Amino acid sequence: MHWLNPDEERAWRAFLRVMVTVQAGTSGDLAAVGLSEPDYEVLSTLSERPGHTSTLHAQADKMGWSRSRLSRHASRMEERGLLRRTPDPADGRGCLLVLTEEGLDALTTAASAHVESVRRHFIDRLTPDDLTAIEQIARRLEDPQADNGR
Amino acid sequence: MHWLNPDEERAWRAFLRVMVTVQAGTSGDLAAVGLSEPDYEVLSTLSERPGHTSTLHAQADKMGWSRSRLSRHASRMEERGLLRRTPDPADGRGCLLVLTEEGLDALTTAASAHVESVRRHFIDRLTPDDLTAIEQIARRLEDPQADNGR
DNA sequence: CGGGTGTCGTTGACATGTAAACAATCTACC
DNA sequence: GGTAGATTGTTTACATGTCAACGACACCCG
Repeated sequence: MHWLNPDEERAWRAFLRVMVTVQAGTSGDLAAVGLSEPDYEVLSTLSERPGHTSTLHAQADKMGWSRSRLSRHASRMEERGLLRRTPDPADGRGCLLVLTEEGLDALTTAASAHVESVRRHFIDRLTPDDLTAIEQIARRLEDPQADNGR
Repeated sequence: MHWLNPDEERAWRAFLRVMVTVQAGTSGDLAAVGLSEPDYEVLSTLSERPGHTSTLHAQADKMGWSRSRLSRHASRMEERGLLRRTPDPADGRGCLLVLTEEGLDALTTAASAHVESVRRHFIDRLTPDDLTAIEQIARRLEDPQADNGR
């Protein structure tokens, strides 16, 4: 068995802590404007669609969520008036998720607070070199080939 | 309002994706040996205590969990035989969490699989420079002072 | 056309987290 | 010593996610 050496151990632990810290920061700031991170994710990806509309299935796909999860979350957001369900004219099984006025307003408000939050907790604390390093690290960690040789 | 420029945007999105990807990788591998990440966290931090024992409150503190969460999780782990509750001789309100033989075995088995998993999903994909960069980035992101001047 | 097969969104059963309230107990201070 | 206030672990109520099963519909192919 090949354990982690001290450098590796520190880097791994640092990585774990950072995930928790940054997540807590941005999600706390979003909560202050009345949205959860999943809420924000739904609103912002939906707002990027033509007509602020998408099939539940397509939307779930784009966000990497299960249809089940999005269906439940959409119901909660519908109750809050952030979006609406409409029957899909192109597919009798499907439904369309449509952003409401209220949902768009909520997003607009939240967006600027969120960008500020991301700056405060993340961007502004890092140098341009750090940002470049993060992209490189991400490329390596996401490479689907990289875990072949074992 | 000061939006993110393209470099910043890419770095932020990369960071978000990486959190999901690595988390999914290691937690999937842990599941294959019958533990969740929270399970592993409890087992490993508890095993570091003298006598493999700690009060619920101290343990929760050390892990950054609420007592409520740990109480619930400990109950589930107790049902599975991974740990045991004992009245705390030093505090009539409290209880001690004690790792069982079975819990220690589970940890021992899981630990080597987990290290291998961390290597495969994280360490082995990165250069020593990347690891150093991660530590530096973590220091900056965790600095409690850094969000003062705004 | 007309079935077999697959996909869509929803739902039931459950797992796991949070926040707040609670009883039991400790602690500090007079 | 005795009491006011904290702290401990649990619990209740709820929020949110998973997985599997489901009915309704679409689609392909003979």
